[in-house]
Amino acid sequence: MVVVARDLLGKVLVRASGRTLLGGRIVEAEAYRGSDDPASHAYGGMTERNAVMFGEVGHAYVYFTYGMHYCLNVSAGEGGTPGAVLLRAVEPLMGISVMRRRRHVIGDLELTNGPAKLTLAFGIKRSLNGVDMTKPGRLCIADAEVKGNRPDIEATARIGITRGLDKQWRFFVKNSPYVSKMAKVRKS
DNA sequence: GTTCCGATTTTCT
DNA sequence: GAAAATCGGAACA
Repeated sequence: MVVVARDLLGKVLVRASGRTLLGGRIVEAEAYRGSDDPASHAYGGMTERNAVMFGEVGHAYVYFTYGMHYCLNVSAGEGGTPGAVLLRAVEPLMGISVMRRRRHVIGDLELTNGPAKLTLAFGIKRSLNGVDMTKPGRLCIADAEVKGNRPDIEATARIGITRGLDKQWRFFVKNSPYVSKMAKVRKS
């Protein structure tokens, strides 16, 4: 499942809302597991919220946190074990003007360089929780035509959590300007 | 330039 | 009742 997080980098997140099509290349993601990962929502058993992590692979797990933010995951459990991959940042490809309007920022670099930013830019809300992202629909993951160049991928500890810091399950494209910048500052 | 702190609500103990 | 997979603005150097 940690491997899945790595594989998701470079793929394209596609969001179809009404007649608007939004898309972005995934440049940053984190892996979360189950009972062996204290930082995971699935740690300690299934609840109403994290049920998607225990279900089928490739479904969207959207949750609300910090009173004002959504985060988007892709369920990626294997062999009946719970798991998910948190999408932390994407590189905007389609519908950039729509994202800019939603985010109220000028620079394209800041449209989607964070888990909550990307959900806002893509108009993701809890009604999308549980949708199958392997099939075309309101929300899905498209295979990217990685033009031969294997992106330079780096792994570090995950961000914004208080437990499981020893696991280096955060992956991002090293040379992309679209990854979240608070990464190094976020420590202690 | 970096570091700190508040907002706000869903979910779990 | 407390904590949380965050962000952005304010404060300080």
